[in-house]
Amino acid sequence: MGEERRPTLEMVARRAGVGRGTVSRVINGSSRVSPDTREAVRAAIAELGYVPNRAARALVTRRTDTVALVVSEPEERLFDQPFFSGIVRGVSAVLTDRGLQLLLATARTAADHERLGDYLSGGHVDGVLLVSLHTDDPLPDRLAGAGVPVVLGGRPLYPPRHPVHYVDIDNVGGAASATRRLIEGGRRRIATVAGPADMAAGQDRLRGHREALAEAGLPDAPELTVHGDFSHDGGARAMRELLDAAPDLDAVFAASDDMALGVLRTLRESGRRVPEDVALVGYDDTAAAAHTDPPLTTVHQPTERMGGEMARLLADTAIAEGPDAKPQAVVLDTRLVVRESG
Amino acid sequence: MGEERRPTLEMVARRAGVGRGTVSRVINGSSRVSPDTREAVRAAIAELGYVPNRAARALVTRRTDTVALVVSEPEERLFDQPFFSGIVRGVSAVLTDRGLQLLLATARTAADHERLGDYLSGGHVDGVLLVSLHTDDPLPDRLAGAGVPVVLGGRPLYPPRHPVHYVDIDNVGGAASATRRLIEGGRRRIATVAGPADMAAGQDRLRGHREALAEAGLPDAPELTVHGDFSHDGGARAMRELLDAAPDLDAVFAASDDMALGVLRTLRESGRRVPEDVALVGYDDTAAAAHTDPPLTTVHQPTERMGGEMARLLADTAIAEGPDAKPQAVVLDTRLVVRESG
DNA sequence: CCCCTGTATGGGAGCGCTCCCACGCCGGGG
DNA sequence: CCCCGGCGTGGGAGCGCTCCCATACAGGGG
Repeated sequence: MGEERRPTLEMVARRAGVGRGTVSRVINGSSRVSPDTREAVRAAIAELGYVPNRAARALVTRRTDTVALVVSEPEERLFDQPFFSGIVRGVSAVLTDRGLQLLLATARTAADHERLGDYLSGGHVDGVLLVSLHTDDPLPDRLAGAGVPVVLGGRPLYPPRHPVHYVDIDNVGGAASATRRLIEGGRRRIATVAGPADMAAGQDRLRGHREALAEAGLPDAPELTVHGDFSHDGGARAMRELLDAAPDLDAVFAASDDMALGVLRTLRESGRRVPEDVALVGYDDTAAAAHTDPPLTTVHQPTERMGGEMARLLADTAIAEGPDAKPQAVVLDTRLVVRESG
Repeated sequence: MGEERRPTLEMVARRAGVGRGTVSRVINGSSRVSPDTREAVRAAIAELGYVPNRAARALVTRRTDTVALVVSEPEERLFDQPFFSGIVRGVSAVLTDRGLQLLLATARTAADHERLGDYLSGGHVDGVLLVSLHTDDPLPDRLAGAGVPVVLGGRPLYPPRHPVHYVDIDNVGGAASATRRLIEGGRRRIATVAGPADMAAGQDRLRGHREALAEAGLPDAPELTVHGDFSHDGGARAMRELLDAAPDLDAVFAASDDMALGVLRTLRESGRRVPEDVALVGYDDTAAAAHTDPPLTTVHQPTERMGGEMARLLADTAIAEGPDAKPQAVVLDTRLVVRESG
């Protein structure tokens, strides 16, 4: 029942014996205020426990100081992965730093998606971070078209109608480094369990793999490439196909650690030793990778930095400079984590 | 630059040839409006692409329609776990349904924590969902003290000064079912790798384990209990201790799947077969559990439902009824997932 | 000694909405 | 036929803030 109201700027002003404008100036540090006045206002704020009302401020400034992180991938696929958690961590840190809030939005059904689009175009957020790994997501274009500042996590799969800022991880380079490692280990019949062809990450990792092969003058035999769905079981299945088509393979590059685990299982079931008979390199550097038997050599992705860069790009460029800012692409490097599997 | 302003309620009113009040009534469906008028207003809204301004509404209603999800655990520990992702999913779904927004807040440093407390007490959100697994977190009491509606995920470890709503998963029952399974399998020297003693989940799972033991008339030998930190390596370490102190044990209940993986590794290193020599049951039902060798018997937690219940409790009780609502506790059941390890 | 410039400050206007009071109109009962 | 009640509606007030114009005062130059 207390029903006591929070103190307002007006009350602070009266208490400090100044005008509202002055208090506002002190809070926003904008224009010059004499030291004495400033102190008096500060004291009044402290005594009253005053906290500015965001809604009131937003109403006049037309800025909400809120940024949405939209995960439009079926979350089942994304949330559990360190990929997502790293991004949240990085985003969160930078945003906090800038005094911005993080609104987390997920859309499962198409209706959700529709509503989310309306909402985000409605001016309720200052900008949107979009982690949308699939090609057919209409949200980026829709938001960009509505003039909402957007930064993508991961490169756009097709050239979008409205050019956008994005932050990506160098999947091509990362995959190349994985395959190169296999080549340097003396392997010659190197297979790959690639990711889904409709995801940029899947495409790029396959390309990196092929580049490394070409670099070494190794043929890119079609029977040595199978597509998986980034899952454990998908990896196991793909490996079985691979083994059927090319029983003499001596190495595998799996485009995700989850798939690598499936590969490992199938390999073991087939009686092959890792890395003696078949060397294996994964991708993602998940927690599990360090604990497999043998421990998995894999490619580490700077997910937290990715989140940080996304937030930075959004706040400092997309929002600050508006729709006329030149679209920027930030691409982050990976790091090969050498363990025992390959 | 376009700089075109979004349509306002006033513009809708003019276009529909009615007063602002009427438009507001149509939007909020509150009071009665004649069908004709309603249709006219709807049409005007559609034509203009009008979206209500949340800030303006919040200013007058003093509600923000925003709920914060606070993860005050070091995220390293929490984010990667399906536990967290399930909660987010459940929370998100219910909130969307209620027209509420999800503000995700994480606090790493003590300063963050302090600031977060100020922020959340400042009336910027209508309520707070708190997933804070540690005992020494001052946030719940602080917020409850400030009159902010709060729902905890996980039971409060100590009786809080301000009684709070919470949603918990039946850790005691879940652990008991795990240990009971071991007992029914004919095991008699059943060890446990317990969780941290300063977490409610850790305590409760240990208690459940002991209850099952007592139920079966089995002694609770001190050398059969070791505490781990919920991590893989922690589990491996704990298992080594256990093996030193009680080499004759014939079963292990690990209070988390991550720890169970470590246990599994140590067991294999010691030359013991699972489940022939030592049966093993884990807890959490992580993705990895299905793919270990042998596949891990474990306890599934309804994390998504937990998130949903938290959101529901917050929206329908804590916020709706205010601080005088009788504190409610919702406890959800677990499900034993029987695979091959025990 | 006055004017002009610049700095510090007060406070009106107004952001877009909801709340609520007041008003017009209708029909039924007296 | 008049009055009263109630429904449907219009619009003033005001939420708490920022913006900006106006004002006040202090100095320095003419």
